[in-house]
Amino acid sequence: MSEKVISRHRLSSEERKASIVEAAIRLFGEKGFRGTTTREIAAAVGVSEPILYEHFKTKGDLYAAIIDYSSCKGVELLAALADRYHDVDDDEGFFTELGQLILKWYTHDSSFIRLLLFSNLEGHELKDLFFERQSSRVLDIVSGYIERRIRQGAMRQLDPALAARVFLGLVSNYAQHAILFHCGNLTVSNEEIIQGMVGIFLNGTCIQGQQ
Amino acid sequence: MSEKVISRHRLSSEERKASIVEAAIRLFGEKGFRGTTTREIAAAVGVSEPILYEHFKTKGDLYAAIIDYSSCKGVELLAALADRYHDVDDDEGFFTELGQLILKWYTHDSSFIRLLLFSNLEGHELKDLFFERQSSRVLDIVSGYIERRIRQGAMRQLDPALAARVFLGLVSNYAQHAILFHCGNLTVSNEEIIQGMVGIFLNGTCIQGQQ
DNA sequence: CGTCAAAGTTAGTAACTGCTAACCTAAGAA
DNA sequence: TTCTTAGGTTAGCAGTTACTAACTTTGACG
Repeated sequence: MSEKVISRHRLSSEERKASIVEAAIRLFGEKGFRGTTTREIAAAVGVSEPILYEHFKTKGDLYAAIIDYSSCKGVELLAALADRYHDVDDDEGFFTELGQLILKWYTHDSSFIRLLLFSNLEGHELKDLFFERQSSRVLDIVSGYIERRIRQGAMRQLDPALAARVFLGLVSNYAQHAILFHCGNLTVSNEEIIQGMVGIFLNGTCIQGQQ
Repeated sequence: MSEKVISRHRLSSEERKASIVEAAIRLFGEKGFRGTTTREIAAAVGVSEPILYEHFKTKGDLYAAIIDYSSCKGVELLAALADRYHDVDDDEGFFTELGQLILKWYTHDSSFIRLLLFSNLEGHELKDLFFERQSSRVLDIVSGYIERRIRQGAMRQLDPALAARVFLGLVSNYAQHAILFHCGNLTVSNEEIIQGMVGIFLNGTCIQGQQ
């Protein structure tokens, strides 16, 4: 009814719930599910532990809620990108932007991606929820672009799904090591890396004419 | 001195130590460092907990010993492969065998690789030990092969380290999803996948002459 | 003002975890 | 047989963890 005037110390249920999820994403991403205690989460939020259990029945429920909450922002950005290139024949532009998009996602949502990796490793029951709901859509969009380019005769006759996986895997693997694990032993900028990967993906490594 | 005749229930120190390491690799790989208890390890070995502490001062020491123990078998196999192709000009053969080698490693040592991933995510202090001691050697060997092929004019003028990373990342990413995470939503055999990836890596996705 | 629902706290509990002190027992050497 | 050594066990401590019962405080509203 009336607009909610909330004091500095008492948040509404929804606001508190959001603040818990936010803190939990960061902590679970940093230290994993088992490595993060409910005490830590409560402390990070700035409340006492029982507050968590007012919003989430168990620690596992909070974990599940986070994966459920997973914003489709990334997929939407990708869909927009594919839309922009719907009738543009610029493969280098498309794949460069795609690579940059993925790197940006890894940089911006690194906590959440770490959390996803954790849930895969820890065999959490929700591990497929995200990958089968988001990842497959990403694959479909990129496959769709490649399929069109093959139909237009601009790309070789190859399995579009495989090609999409190749490019996505390429960038993801780099992002995983460089951004998530901080193992970037290459002293080159991200832009140059992307450019190099797009170049290899589009042109191949062999001199034209050979095999 | 005399040949060791060990009863069924009393193993020698070395044998016991090895059996502990073996069980720990599996358990740490399944549930991570924090997710595995010393009780579980002891139970898996079939002894009581204090036995673990007779061989390893702390749980962390056991973890470190495992990474230290990390057989260089994989790198040696790769070195042998590179040696075999030292004066053979068969890129398709080399990269196909390389890809198969990596897949085999992921299949055979999946517990250990999961453990490595865990130690990266959990930020274990030993996370770099392996990647900077083994992974860099792998990269060097593959880079070396590519560099030679560029010098011979068989491959484009590109950064050998980048190209090596591209191929290794490609196969690793696939192996990670298909073997470690069981997310193989492609209904194709490993051989066909490798063949496809090698094909794209070597030939590129674009029609020759374009761009 | 008084009321009442909801946001918040304190102070735990039962179970678990890394680790250890104290003890036991099999088997080769004397 | 007896001594000795090393592989092995039982029982439990001190600290942590997920979770909860019982209580207090805040603030919108009649």
